[in-house]
Amino acid sequence: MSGAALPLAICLMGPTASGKTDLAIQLSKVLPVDIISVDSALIYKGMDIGTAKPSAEELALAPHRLINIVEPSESYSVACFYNDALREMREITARGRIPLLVGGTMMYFKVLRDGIASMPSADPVVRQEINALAELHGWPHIHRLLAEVDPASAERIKPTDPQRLQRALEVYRVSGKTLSEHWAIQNASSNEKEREETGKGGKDVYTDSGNGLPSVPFRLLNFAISPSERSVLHDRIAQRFGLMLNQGFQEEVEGFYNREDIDISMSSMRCVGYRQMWEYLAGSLSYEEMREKGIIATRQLAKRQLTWLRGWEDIEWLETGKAINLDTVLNFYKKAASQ
RNA sequence: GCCCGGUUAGCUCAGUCGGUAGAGCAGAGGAUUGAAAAUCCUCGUGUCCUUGGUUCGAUUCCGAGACCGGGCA
Repeated sequence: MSGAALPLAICLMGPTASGKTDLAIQLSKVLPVDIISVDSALIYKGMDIGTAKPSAEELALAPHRLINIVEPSESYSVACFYNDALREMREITARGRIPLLVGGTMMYFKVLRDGIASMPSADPVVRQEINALAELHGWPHIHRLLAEVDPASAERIKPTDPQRLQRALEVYRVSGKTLSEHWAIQNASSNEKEREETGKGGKDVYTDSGNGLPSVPFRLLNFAISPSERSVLHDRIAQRFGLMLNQGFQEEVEGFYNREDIDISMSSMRCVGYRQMWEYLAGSLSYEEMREKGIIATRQLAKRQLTWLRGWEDIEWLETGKAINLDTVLNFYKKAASQ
């Protein structure tokens, strides 16, 4: 095991409205940490109120990296995040400080932990072709097409899951290799890497050269924060959504609604809250319906985040709002650092 | 006060030609490899308002009452 040689990084995960930012800022006062946001919504410029982005004052106190890095009209991906996050983590440790990864996008945390296969990135033209086919013959037909070239993936992906069907067929059409094959290459090479790494590998395995990206070269200390009572989280969510509305969330979305380069099909506008506000602006929801559906969508998001967290290995749970959280994290960090 | 309609799952409602009932939403659990705040899968026993009657059997039919709408006074 070469684990002890790896630098430490702290991961602070949790569902939306669980108090991650507050705790991160407290931590920044007692540990030499630099914060990296792990959040697929905070990346967007101008999406501030509806994403509960840390305020200007909070950011002045504790700068967050990887927020406001793309326009809502642009696309981003988990692979982009891997590269961005690894770059920032290295930069932080090079300066003798500790990366503190804070956020609720669990798939982003997952690729840091597990790495990701090397695959072609999204191809708008191919996606459009597949969409057209699906519109004509239905998604079950796409599922059949996939089954012909990649039976293993077709087995795994439901005929009712448009997004994954589209991606699986896209990967094959763009690269000529199936999703399953890409995964197999990743698995084969990750075994080699573990052996190489104990020595001093020549080239940088963290730059994708076709074999996939391995786990990030850090020891990740995992913390999850959440109220233990679901109803408490639900209350916090409802309260915070109301606050967003009072803070001018509608005006924020109106700005995007009126922009020529942004539409409702984009990932940014499919974010919780933004989608419902957009529908209200378009006249398909009443104000009250928008409010209710926005809160419901947020609750459902929190539930999915908790599903990830429940199965997470080596995780230390913290209770939202408890004063001891700071000490818990501190103690775990000190113990890990001394090993 | 009278007339009409309603009262069924947390909510909105369907239904049972009399054999104790089911959708949508909500909620819960799960999955998750370049859109992931996305996308998808699974899960439905509830005094069928109360009470009398008819009936082998009533949530269902009949009577009375309660409550909620609307109309007439």
